[in-house]
Amino acid sequence: MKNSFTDRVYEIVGQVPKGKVISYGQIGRIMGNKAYRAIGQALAKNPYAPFVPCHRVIKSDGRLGGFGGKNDNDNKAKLLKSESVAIKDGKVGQEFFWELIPIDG
DNA sequence: AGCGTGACGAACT
DNA sequence: TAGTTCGCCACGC
Repeated sequence: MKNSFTDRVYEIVGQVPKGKVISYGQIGRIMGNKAYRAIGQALAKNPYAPFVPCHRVIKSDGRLGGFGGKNDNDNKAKLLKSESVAIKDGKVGQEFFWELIPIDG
């Protein structure tokens, strides 16, 4: 626990319910800033890999992003499907996007 | 302390 | 509509 910006990201992502996804923009919005890039950085480092379902974090376009799009393996995409997240044309429907994160605790 | 990078986003052409 | 460019913030060197 460092209470840093990155940790906040892990906190938020960890709050994402199963079967739903969230975009970097959403997270940034929740934190009150637009550090979309920093969020990606935080997850990229992701020291809490198993504690942070990074696969639930996708781009605003609805696409997975670089954590699965770069890899030929669509395991990540299938993983999302396994969580009831239907991916159409390689993109997640806006309906699966999480609304907001009540980090209130 | 400064420069460059990156799992992004929005705007422009 | 599709492709490209700039801007954004935090982290690493």
